[in-house]
Amino acid sequence: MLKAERHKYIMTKLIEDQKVVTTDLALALDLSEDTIRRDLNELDSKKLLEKVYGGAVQVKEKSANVFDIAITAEEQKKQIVSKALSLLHDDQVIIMSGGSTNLVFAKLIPADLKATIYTYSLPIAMQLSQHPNIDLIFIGGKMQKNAMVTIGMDVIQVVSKIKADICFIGASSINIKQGLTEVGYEISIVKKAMIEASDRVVSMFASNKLNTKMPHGVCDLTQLDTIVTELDPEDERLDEYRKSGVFIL
Amino acid sequence: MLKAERHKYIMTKLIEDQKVVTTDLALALDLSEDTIRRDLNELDSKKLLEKVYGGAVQVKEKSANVFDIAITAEEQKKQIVSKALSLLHDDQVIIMSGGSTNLVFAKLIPADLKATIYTYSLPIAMQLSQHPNIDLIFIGGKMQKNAMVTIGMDVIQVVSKIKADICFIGASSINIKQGLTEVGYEISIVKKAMIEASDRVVSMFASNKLNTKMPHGVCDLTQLDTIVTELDPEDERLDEYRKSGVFIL
DNA sequence: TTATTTATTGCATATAAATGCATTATTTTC
DNA sequence: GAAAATAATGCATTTATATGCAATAAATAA
Repeated sequence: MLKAERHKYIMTKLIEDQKVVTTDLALALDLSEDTIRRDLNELDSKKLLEKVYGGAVQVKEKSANVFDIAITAEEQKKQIVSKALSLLHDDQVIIMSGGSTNLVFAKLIPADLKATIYTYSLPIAMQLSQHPNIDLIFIGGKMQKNAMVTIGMDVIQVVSKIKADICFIGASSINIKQGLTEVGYEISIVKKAMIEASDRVVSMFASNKLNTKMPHGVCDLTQLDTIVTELDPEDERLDEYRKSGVFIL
Repeated sequence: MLKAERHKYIMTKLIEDQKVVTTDLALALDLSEDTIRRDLNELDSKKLLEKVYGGAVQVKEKSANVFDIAITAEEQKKQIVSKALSLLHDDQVIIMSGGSTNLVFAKLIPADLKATIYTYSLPIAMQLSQHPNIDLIFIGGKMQKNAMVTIGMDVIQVVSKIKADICFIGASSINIKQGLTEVGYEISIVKKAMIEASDRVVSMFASNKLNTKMPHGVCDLTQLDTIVTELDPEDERLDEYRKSGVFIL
């Protein structure tokens, strides 16, 4: 009996019974339990089933819920963005780009802050729509699906008319020479417009983004007012950035 | 019996009865209470339930998550909106208003439909952003927070320039004399613009919205092309609506 | 074809997990 | 506060798993 046949048998059996037991399969297929276990491990690593002690069960369906956004290293991001909370004041006009760091930031904005926030990120807008005192303006346009942000001329047009006190820009990559750079061209354009429209430009990111580069330039370091990472502002990895004149929080 | 099965049993039982009792489970599953306790502790540490003295109870709703939108009577809504799926065709330009019925509709749009959809509802945009073949355009503006939709002149301006094949309008209330009516003035204006912009106007709602009234008029029945409820199209409760010439699905 | 490599399988062994029991600690109830 | 119920802990036993090894089968190269 070929391995492929066995795997098929196992998967059929699994659907039938919601589970398979190693010893039963060994008996039914007249093979050693070792082989069955190896099969189960293989199927498990292909995510076709879930190996458990004594056998295997069906993979529980991935919540399939569009609305729960996974944030990697959320704790680290909380640590970063909480430093930036001091930059917020009542009556500011704020622009926020997308990105999970900014999303974490949005969650932590104090409930009593009264401000106007422009954003073009769906998750951030969802988050801020729960905020009692924020005037929230969503910048419409064509959706870029994976990032859940709007892009394109519509966005640029709106952004370029805003007179903002401060903007928070997520960063794909940053380095000394090229400054902020982005994976996508469209996003880079929008961010340029954001910077143009804001008195103060803040970028928050984890230190692993330092000294990396993406294809599309956004701005050089001199155009950034403040950067925020999880590092101590005096950390030597930030030395060169400090020299460039950007304020490090 | 595999541990995974047991855990599943326990969780099912927990949902059924709101609680589980260690001794009962031990009896039902023919295992020592020790094992049950170990199971409960394990599930507790995974935050799937809360261990208490003598057994376990359901973990209290966190629901602090902005992103899980509660949809009441989701099954009924699925039933309604699935009737309307036949109205969808490739290459249509579609406008969708907000509302949980439309959200359910968005979830059910077939993955292979190629169309352009305009919406001003955050949850609907989130949902559709998962769709591989939909060109999605979000209509920006000031957010009305509780409804998670944009409103105002910005929205009207964009909507009035769309040439749509079909629009799907959620309904607060509908009756024979006043037609569609809305709670909020702003929303009513936006819906008027949607109707103006669309060749075909569809409204989906549960039958309990029939013969009710809200302060702000949207349109009369003659402007609606199709209405969809959970009722049989021949149901007598729809008699008067049928006479008005609207198509009932 | 033959020689060589690569996969598959079963077995032996060491390790790990699960379970129940006895004992002790803790919590609840009265 | 005392009695009863429930939990936690260590330990022994059973069962399942991983791993290296050898035998065999299958695929590949020469």
